Amino acid sequence: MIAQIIVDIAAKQTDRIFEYHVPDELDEVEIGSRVFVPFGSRKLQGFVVGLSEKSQYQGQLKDLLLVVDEMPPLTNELVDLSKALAKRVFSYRISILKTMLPRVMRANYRKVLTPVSDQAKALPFFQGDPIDLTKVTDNREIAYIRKLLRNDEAKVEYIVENRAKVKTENVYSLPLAQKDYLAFYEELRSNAVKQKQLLTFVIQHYDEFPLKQTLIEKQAEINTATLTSAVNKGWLRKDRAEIYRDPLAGFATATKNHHQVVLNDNQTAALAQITPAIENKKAQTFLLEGITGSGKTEVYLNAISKTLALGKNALMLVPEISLTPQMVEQVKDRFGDQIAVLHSGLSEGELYDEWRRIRRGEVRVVVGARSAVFAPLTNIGLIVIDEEHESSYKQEDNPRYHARDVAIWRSKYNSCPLVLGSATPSLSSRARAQKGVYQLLLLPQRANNKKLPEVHLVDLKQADFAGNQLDLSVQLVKAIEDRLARHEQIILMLNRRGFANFMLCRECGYVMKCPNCDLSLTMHKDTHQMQCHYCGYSTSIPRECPNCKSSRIRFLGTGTQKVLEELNELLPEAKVLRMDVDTTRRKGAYKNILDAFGNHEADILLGTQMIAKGLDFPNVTLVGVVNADTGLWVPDYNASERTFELLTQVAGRAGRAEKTGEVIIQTFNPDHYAIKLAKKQDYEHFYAYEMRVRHAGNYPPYFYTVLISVASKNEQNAAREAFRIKKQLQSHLHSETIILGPTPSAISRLKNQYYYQILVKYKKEDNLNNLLHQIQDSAQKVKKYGLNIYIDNEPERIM
DNA sequence: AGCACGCCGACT
DNA sequence: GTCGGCGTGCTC
Repeated sequence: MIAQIIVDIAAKQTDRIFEYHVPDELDEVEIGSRVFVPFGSRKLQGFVVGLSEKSQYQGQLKDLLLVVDEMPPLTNELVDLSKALAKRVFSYRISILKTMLPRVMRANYRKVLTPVSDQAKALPFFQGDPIDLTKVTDNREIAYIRKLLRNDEAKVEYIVENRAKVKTENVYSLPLAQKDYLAFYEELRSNAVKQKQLLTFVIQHYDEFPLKQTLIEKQAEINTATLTSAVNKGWLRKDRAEIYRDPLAGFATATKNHHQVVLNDNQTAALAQITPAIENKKAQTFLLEGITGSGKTEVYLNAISKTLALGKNALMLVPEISLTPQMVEQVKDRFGDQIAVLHSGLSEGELYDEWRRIRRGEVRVVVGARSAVFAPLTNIGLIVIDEEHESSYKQEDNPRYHARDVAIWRSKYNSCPLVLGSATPSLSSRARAQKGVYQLLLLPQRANNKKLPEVHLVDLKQADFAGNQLDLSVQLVKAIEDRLARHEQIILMLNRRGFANFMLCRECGYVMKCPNCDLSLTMHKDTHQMQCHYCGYSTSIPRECPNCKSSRIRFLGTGTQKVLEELNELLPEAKVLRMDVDTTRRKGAYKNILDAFGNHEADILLGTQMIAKGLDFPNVTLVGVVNADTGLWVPDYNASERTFELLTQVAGRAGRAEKTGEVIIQTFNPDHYAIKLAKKQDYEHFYAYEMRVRHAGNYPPYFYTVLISVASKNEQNAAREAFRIKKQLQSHLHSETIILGPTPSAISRLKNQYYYQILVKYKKEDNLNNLLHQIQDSAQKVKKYGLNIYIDNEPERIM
């Protein structure tokens, strides 16, 4: 048998199938298997994408070395998907295959020196650990190794390592009959307390064995020593058993009597449209447009229940940011052990175990963030994407896939419906619904019939401020005081972390910038550092201007740390929790903060946009946006869409239960349409208006877009290559196609690389895919001159 | 990607 | 002779 293999080298020349002979002892190999193969003089990991009886290859085929996993990690569906997706996102197939699997399944490669002759084996040089050739730097050592190699006394060995490890635990079983243990008990000395406890436990729980060590120790109140001596006496037999690392261990499991939510008319109507598609296995896409608090989640959960009842499985994607403990708990409460959760908060081991439970068919519902769209779930009957407008569904680095596109592909493959849900759908999805490509389902009312919160704008150009700083208006602070007095809670959003955005010298105008990036450094008061939020560079906070030594330096641009300080000054009695990337970096920190806020251990939750989405705290009656303008004037065609969406989402956090909510938005641009319509929370009017703006500017969804970026340490080289690419494009594309640029990116330098970019906007270009693949091929050639070329199909950001 | 192989100039 | 640097072409 012949296996078709994609090898683990992401390069143009190896982005194709290599064939290998399957030796008889490896006949368990299947499509989707992970294997080790010889490749040139090396050993590599690879994936089987096909099996055949014959090969057209002229040369001598090599043998597969090993089939790594008992069960092939990739399903046939995923193997097919990798092929389709590689074409679409201009990425190598191996890169796609690797992103489909947990990190631990990526191979480690090592090169070690091993002795050949007995004489060499005896050398002191070979007595320690094996010699890792990638770590040898000493020149004398290199010369010595060369000599050994030349004289055939040593050879280079290539090693592939599989990092994926299964966790095991001790398990004890009973080799003897129950009456034997009774006899042992009788014979024991009266003061052998621990042994008596063990035997009592064994006799009582005889039928439940084999049992795990931790369980026996806990329930019989004994320790490992007692167990070990019992094994030595032949009472117990010890084995290792595989166990899963359970990320949901801390969560309540399915409560059978979870409160049965009664759907309102709108929810029922939406579900009535989705259900037939599930039953009839129709690959149809629905856009569920429901205002915040309209109960979209209940519709999803009901649809999933229907899917499970039909014997099918379900996949649900949620943004990383809203994969909150609250949300996980809600789903776990409903579906119990049948669910698996995949997200970045899991350790590598936990992720691997959750993934394996899915692959083995032990779960029926998968909930996860972007990469969960590649979950090896089979028999899929429904796919849900919550908050489908979220830009985090697009991966920003290679492979630049959009989870929504992948979900559409899988929906077709599995002949099952896809439900996209949002209060503020992406313009492109909403436009497709308009055209009838997707079916639009509306939830125009909040589930509990509460009105949407009232939204007030505060014009920062003419506001009165509380305290000495120009950050918190009197109106906002009054409203906060009012809620504090009523023991209600407040969410405050400021989309900027750190203390101050930049340092400015009043004397010479100097702004402190990152030495590697074209970005100002942010002042972090808690760590006493100036930090670059892009590359992580940090340095101490200056006391004087580094340029002119003046002491008249100011830290401007308010961040969450500074507002926290101001709140503590203005409202010393209020307890404030700060939530941003800096306070949630530790594992579990996210859950801890939200739990504390949920238990009313704090009055105010202050955070960046991570608090805008999905949170549901019934006692929150006021939402304040400290500065609505941070994202409004970025040079991106979808800046308005993002601002509208963010404000609408955060406004939706207020007044979700009985109490009425209020929202106060502070802005310098109270007349901007995105902000005015966010005040009214009027998505449909925003959609109509923004579509006209896009039409006038020839932007998506009226045009398709591709962004080509050229990066280099040398600015001229980047520019020159970008102009060359533009010429190449111009000569092959239609005249109606718009080619913008090359222009330096908005942040022209990042991590010491200068970026130039070209934006192609087109309606129909049969030639483009081909052309872009050519550009991708040429990218490999110019790489050695320090030029990097990136192609982003349908970019979310074009800065 | 990373390795072998071949060519070339330089050095004890 | 031997070593290191670099360009080229190949890997089932």
